[in-house]
Amino acid sequence: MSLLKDRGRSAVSRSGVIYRGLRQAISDHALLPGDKLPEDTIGERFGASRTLVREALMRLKAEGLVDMQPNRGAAVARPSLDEARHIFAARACLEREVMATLAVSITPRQLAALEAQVEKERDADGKDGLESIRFAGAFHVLLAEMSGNRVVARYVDELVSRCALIIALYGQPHASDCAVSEHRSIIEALRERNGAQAAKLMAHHLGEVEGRALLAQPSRRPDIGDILGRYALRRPRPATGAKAASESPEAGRENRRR
Amino acid sequence: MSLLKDRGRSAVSRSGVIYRGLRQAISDHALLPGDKLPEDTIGERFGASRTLVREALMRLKAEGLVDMQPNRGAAVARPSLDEARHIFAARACLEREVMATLAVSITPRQLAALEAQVEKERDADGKDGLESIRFAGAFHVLLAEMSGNRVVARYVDELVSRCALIIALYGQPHASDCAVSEHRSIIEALRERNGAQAAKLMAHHLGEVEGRALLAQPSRRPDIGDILGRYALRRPRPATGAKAASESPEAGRENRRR
DNA sequence: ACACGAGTTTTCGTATACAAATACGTCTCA
DNA sequence: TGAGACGTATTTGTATACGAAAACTCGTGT
Repeated sequence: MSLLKDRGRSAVSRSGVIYRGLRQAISDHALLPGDKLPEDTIGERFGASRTLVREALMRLKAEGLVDMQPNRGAAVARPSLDEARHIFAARACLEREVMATLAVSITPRQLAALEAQVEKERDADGKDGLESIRFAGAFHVLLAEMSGNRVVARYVDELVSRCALIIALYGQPHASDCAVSEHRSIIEALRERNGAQAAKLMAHHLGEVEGRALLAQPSRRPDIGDILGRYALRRPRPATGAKAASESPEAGRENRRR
Repeated sequence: MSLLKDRGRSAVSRSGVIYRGLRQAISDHALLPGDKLPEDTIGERFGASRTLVREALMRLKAEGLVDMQPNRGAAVARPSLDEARHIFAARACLEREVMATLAVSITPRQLAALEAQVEKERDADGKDGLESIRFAGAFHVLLAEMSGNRVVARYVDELVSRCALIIALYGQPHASDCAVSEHRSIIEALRERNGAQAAKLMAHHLGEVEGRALLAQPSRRPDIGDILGRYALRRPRPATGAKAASESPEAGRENRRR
């Protein structure tokens, strides 16, 4: 109990580190929907007590990234198909607003930043799936932040993260969820200050993303094995390897909240 | 009604009780923006330990209803004017979406429920200021829930609560924030399944609310004293001897923050 | 073989303990 | 009188303790 673990007293709250770590892991599909998140394990991994882990988990729960059930702990959320549609609808609604605002207020500097972002997307496209996913959302979050409306930006950020869950659950293995070309044309519309066009393009773009994420999916059952494989690889939890058979039925019923 | 609030466990999670209690107090303007929320005091009052109080506070923080600063605890949030505008913009955006959805999907039963709600508003109007405020937001939350989009409903609920803060901070003492007649015409537009009209009415309605809450306000700076007066009245803090002089320095500090 | 139970282990819910940070009040010294 | 120094009381941050609810284990009876 005399262990002095604290080095520099960083301004960043310790639970914030855990929060960001988990959030990133979820966004990166390193943690997959349904993955259990035991407080002890996480605390161990991050060198913190359950108190802080709980803080982080509750924050993630508030954002809809994890589910917590009374006495059985936290798990990465598994949004139902309905929920997924609701999320896309909300995104469309908010991002339309962002377009309308930005078409009026956007500056050359911001346009340049957007282009730089798309450039990063292009570089990662097809090469690094992980980076690709990461950048995909970043473009939308960047747009929302540029709109200057913090409230909207927070919601967009939240929804974009949740889309990562949806894609992990229902999307093709390597579906790039955002097309670079679509992002480019959105930037063009903004440059011309054509808000209506930008809004239309964004709506179309999100429709495409939703289509790739949801419509393509119902047929894809076999993938579950793949998913569990990756899961087992990532989590050095030895014994449960053979459970794929018992897991698949419930995975098929994506509406089931386990 | 239970659609949103279900975060609190059916087994009445104890922190949920605290959460709802505080939330209600804030919505009712029983707690005013800037009011300090010490963990011990709250825990005592609710018969729970700080652990649970913290849970509740963090939830409220996630919703933007309280601010927490590193080592100096929680306080009811004081949204800036900019933030207030952002909140109204987000509301307008989301509630427009709600109108569009509802114009298509609304049922006679739902229309009846809305009318019942407005009836309650009318009864309370002018009579009981507290109930009036409470019902004002409820109408909007009810609409959002009826839209079936849980995600949007959660956001609207959050934003409506935050509007209570804004009205407390910037609004006239007894400004009824929602006009019953405006709610009525919205219902009519929905009954006729005229989505465009409903959206337009809602936008106008929110514009009115925002106007009453904000535009009326910029000139009204001296009001801060008024606000603090109400604050002092409401909090039976005996020790300070109700010294106006002793309150004013802290008033200056609070004021600075915005 | 299978279903079922008792005991054990894990994980959660909540209170409490204690250190660090802050706020408060007092005393001293110009 | 006023400004700082210093000690004390409050309040927060985090870990830990402990009972209780699940999950798991394994042995038993049919």
